[in-house]
Amino acid sequence: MNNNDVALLGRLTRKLRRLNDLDDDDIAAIGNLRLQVERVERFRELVREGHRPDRCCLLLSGFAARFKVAATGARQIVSFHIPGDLLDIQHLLLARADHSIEAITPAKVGWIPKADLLKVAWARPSVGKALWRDCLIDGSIFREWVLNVGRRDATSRVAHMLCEFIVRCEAVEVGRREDFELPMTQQLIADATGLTPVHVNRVLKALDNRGVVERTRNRFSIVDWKQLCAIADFDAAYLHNAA
Amino acid sequence: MNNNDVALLGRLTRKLRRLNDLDDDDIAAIGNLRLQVERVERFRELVREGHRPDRCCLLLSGFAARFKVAATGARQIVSFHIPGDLLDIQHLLLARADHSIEAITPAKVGWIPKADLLKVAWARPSVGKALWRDCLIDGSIFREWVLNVGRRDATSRVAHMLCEFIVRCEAVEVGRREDFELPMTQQLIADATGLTPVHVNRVLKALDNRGVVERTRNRFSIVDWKQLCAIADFDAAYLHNAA
DNA sequence: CGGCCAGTTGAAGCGTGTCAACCGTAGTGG
DNA sequence: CCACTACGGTTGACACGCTTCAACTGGCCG
Repeated sequence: MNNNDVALLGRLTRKLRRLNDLDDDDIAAIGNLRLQVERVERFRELVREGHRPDRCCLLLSGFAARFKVAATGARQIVSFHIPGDLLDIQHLLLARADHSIEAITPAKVGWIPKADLLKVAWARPSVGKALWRDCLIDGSIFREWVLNVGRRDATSRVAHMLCEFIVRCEAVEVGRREDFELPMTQQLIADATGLTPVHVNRVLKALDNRGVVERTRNRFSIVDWKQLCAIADFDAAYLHNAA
Repeated sequence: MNNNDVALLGRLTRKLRRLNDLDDDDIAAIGNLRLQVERVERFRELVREGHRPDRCCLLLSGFAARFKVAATGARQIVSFHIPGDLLDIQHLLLARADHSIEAITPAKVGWIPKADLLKVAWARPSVGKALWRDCLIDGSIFREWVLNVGRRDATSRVAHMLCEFIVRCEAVEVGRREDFELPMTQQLIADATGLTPVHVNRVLKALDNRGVVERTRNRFSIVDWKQLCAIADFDAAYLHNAA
């Protein structure tokens, strides 16, 4: 381990400390994890459905999405990921990947051997708890997404996705709601909300016209956060203070 | 603990053994859990969103559903549960319930103090792994549901829900696909698939007419399992051999 | 300059929702 | 034992939100 690794693992440490109290030994154990850093271009597949990963992917910078594909070829994004996220903790205990993950922007990732992470999880219960808790919050977010695509109309769906994404980004200090750089295309928003890109476009335009958001080239800002939350039916409780 | 408790905890033991190898001490630790048995009528709420449960609910017989409610009042079921399921393991590490759970049939449940279960999880790593793994499979099922309600048409959605439910029931020997007693109404199927009861009715009728399923009063049988799976785009891999 | 990608817009179609009525069965009480 | 009720299921007519298809724009990059 060198000093550079420590800096890189800092993102992970900060995330886990938000999930559970950690003492110095816990933090040291995380700092001792081996990390193989890699820069990847946009749309690089990080995990492929059906494969059996033997390492976990820590997202150091950039954004990623997990998705599944229906028999018709339609794609459904089931979650977006932001810097500091461990993209596939589930593979610590599940052999086969049940979905794929790809970078949606150029990104820097760190690969951690699965066995190392498992060892730390059981040797340092506080770290284990933090990791387990992370999985549970993941689950809570999926439940909210089932509700989102199952029962909300297009406008609420898109608004909800934006609220969640921005709140989580602010928690790790990647962007601010008043002046945001949305890392995803309308196509990706469509994949996440179960809509078509055409309709996402119309929804965004309507939110813009209503003065809720403002879009200029490359920038995206929430003009009226309260109203966006109301439209979205967004209540951050399901994030369990992880954000 | 009396012999009766051992018999009741047998369902839990069998489930956890499917999730991870357990030795005799692990099984004894599970057998020593205190269990407060309760019979509940249909539609009894077992967990309420916003509450902070201090015990976990083991479903001994009957069926249950987890759900969330949108601001419009629309309800979305996010999972069904069958005998042997621990309904709210997530509350081991998340204080606040982010969704509600209710019995959808008369049921027998066993309440286990949260602290006891947590203690066993850390004292007996194999048990802890089994519980953690259970949470991860839960998550995998949610992901599949996001895809289901997000990207499949009404017929596939309903068919998929049926496939999953029946496969899981068969794994715990509750019913067989050739002659099944569906424990849920069309209203509940609608709540789970993001459809209206009226449309669920039309879909089921169409599946019946096509000779894929057969419905008589109280009974429900899959006539052509292969075709149902094809219509459903169902591949059990996401259940990770838990079923 | 040319090509590509993301975004934008309009017109038409369709899958599912909505509304409303009706049926059959089981349960309840007189 | 029958009237009454409640509930789950069934059906038809119509409405509408979103999809589909297709064309076009603007910016970026080779």
